Amino acid sequence: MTSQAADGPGRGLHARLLARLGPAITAGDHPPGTVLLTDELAEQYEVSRTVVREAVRVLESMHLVESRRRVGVTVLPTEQWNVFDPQVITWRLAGADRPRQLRSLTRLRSAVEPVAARLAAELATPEECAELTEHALGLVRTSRGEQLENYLVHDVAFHRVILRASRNEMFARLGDVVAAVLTGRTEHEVMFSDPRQEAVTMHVQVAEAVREGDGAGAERIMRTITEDALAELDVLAPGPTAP
Amino acid sequence: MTSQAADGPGRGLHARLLARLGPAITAGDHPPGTVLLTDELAEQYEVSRTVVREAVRVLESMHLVESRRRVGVTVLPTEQWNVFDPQVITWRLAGADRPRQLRSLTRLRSAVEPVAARLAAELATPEECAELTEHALGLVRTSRGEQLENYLVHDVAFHRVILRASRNEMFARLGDVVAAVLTGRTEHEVMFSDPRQEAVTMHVQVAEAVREGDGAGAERIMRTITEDALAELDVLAPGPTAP
DNA sequence: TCCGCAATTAAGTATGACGATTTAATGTCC
DNA sequence: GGACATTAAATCGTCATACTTAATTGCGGA
Repeated sequence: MTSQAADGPGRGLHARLLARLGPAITAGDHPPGTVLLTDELAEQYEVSRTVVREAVRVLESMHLVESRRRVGVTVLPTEQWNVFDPQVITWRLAGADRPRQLRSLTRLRSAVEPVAARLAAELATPEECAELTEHALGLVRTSRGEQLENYLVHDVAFHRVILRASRNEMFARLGDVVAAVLTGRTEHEVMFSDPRQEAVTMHVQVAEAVREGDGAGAERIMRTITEDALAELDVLAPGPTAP
Repeated sequence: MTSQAADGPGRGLHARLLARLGPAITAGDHPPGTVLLTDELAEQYEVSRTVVREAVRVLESMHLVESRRRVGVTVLPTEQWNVFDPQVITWRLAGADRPRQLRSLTRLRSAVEPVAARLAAELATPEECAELTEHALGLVRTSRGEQLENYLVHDVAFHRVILRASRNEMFARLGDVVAAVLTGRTEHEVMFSDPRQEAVTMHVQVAEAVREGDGAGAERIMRTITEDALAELDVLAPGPTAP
């Protein structure tokens, strides 16, 4: 339903080219300042100039490259990259500076999700409250044994509902990002084989708080959850300085 | 230096077409479900199909439209729009549901900026602290009389520095968004002709807190600032339900 | 040395043709 | 008469090519 990792090759030659060029650039192949030439790309990837140009247009809209006459397609410095673009996020999560990316995103979660939880407590519909409870119980059920797959499903769904119930379109749009982070954490990083019971408990508590309209409570608990996720990240991949 | 509203027509026919199509779609002209035809667009805007196709590719990457064979270019439902794309934000801020957009963004600010302020207090360089103080003083200087223009410059710069000093690339990237919100507020909405002295004072306090490494303090004061901005919105444009 | 003009280069635009794919209409068989 | 297969039409997708535009380079003259 909610497209996410379905951003694979996609249909169309240009999409497939994009799926090769984007990761190549974000991975640090073609470092910033590199100049790519349309004709060379066309030859290299065995597609027409038209296709290359369309892919470049998209990269340009992500501020990954800049196309200028008589110069070529220049890779832009990373500070200019539109790091909020889901595609860019996906590419970077799959690439080399994955830890850095994961940290940035988790920090973003720690800022947004508590506020979203508060709003959800004030605005969630009965249906959403039910969904929340359901997924919280799902977490409880799957927190023991080797059910990481199912645990992840409920975890992602839970946070999605929170973000959606906040009735803020920006927050809701972060559902895919959160899903990517949670999925990525389970996939690549060595996650605790047994999800921590404290985390499970807190999810249940958030569901309760939302159901009871306790905004402050929901926010407080969610803040703990996300701060824990941040701390967890430091344990698993201790980096030097990365907020 | 920091491109932002410079996203005007841009160079190239395709960019100019984008600057016309994007706003048209986000403004609700061509409502979701509408089918546009490449050839018609080409004729209507007096450009070649090549140009139309490149513009459509960009709109497609923003999830504003979907292009399918034998169907045409379909406008997607708003829930799928990539509302974090700076271009989309700009278009929507200029369009009809501007109040709604302003509210969403201000809420986002209220979530992110306090956390950014805390991080800034922990990580800001001496240079950044100096910049912060400078702009805070600039706010004090321009808060009286008819100097809204200059006040805005310092306001935008101040928040930009906070976001940048947080050393989080996602946060830093929101600098443009904040700039758009603050600028928009001053431009269109009837802003207080005299910026509130309390706000000015709080900015000075944030600068102090950051300088002294008081993360908790910086976060607390920034939270007040952004919550006030939210309340201000409700006063100026009282909407029914919009987080 | 500096200024300006011309040549060069690569992206930008336009057009025509063909292929691929999806939707719809048609027709056939049961 | 309805279900399914076949055919047809419409539109995007891709390609090749020719031409245009802009920017950089470099040459030559003042």
